Amino acid sequence: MAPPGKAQKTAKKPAPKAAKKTAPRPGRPVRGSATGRPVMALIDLIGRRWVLRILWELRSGPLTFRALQEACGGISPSVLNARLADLKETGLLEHEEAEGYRMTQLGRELTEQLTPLTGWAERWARQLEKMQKP
Amino acid sequence: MAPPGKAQKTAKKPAPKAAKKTAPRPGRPVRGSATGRPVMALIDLIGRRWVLRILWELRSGPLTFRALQEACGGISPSVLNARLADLKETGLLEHEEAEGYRMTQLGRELTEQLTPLTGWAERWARQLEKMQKP
DNA sequence: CTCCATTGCTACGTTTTCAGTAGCAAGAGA
DNA sequence: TCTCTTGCTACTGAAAACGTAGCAATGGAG
Repeated sequence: MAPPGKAQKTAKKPAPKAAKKTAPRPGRPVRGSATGRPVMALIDLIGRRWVLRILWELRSGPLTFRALQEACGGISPSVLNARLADLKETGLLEHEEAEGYRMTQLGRELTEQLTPLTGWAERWARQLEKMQKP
Repeated sequence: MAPPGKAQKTAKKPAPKAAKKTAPRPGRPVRGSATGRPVMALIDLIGRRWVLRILWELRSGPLTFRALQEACGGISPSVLNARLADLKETGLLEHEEAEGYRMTQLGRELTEQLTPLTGWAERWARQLEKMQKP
C-alpha cells in the first residue's frame, strides 16, 4: 500500500458536505422515520443525550448557561450549546437577557406531561429491588 | 506527572477498565447525576438513542428482532441488540420464544404514560408552522 | 438428508457524537 | 485598570452509532 511519489501529507476532509446541523422537527424526516410525523420528531429530539435533562433542570425556573451546566453535572459547554440551539430552534425554550434560559409555554406544556414520570420511576425502582433481592 | 526517562513507545490502551456496560437504573449514579434518584436513571435511559423508539414500536404488540429492526427504519443490529439488553436488564421488556420481544407490565405502564405525547407533538407541529409562515 | 429461508444475533471498519479542557470577547462593577 | 461573571467557540481524544457482512441455530420442503 501507500504508493510512492507524492501527495502524502494532506488528507483531512475529503467530504465537503458540511451541511448545517438542524434539530429534528415535525414535518421533516428524522432518524429512522421518513414520514415526518410529529411524534417521531419528538422521539428523535428527546432521544438525544441531555435534551430531557436540560428540560428537567429548567422545570422550576430559568437558569443561566453556567448554572445549567452545573445543574447537569458538568456537561461540556459545546454539547450544552448544541442542545440549547436545538431547543431554541424547535420553540421549546428561549434566552432572556436578564434571567438566562427559560422554557416557552410550549416547553412548559411538554414538561408538565413528563412530570408524572417521577411516580413511574419510583415504582420502577421498587420493582427492580424486589427482582434483585427476593 | 510522567517522569522523564523512558517508556515512550507503547501507548495504546492505558485504560484496561473494560467493564461490562450496564444500563442506567435507579439507585445507581448515572450520567450527570450521582444521587441515584430513579427519575434520573429514567432520564438517562430514555435519553439514549432508540430506546424511546423501540418502546414506541412495541406499543401495539410484540415484534421479532428483525421486525423491530425494520420498524425502526433499519437500525443497525448491534445497536438494537445493545438497547434490547438495556431494556431487558431494567425489566421493561422480555423475550418470548414464540412471539419475540414484548413489553412487561412495567414497560406497558411507562408507554401508557407516554402516549399523550402524541397530542402534544401535534400541537407542537401546528405551533411551529405558525411561527414559520405567519 | 440436502436445500433454503428465517431468526437472532456477532464482528468490524467507518462516521458521528460526546467529553474534557482551554480560552476568548463582552459586560459589569470596584 | 483589574477582576469577575457570562456565554460561548476551538480543539483533541474517547465513546457511541452506523452499515455491511456473515454465522449458528431452527424449521420446514422436497
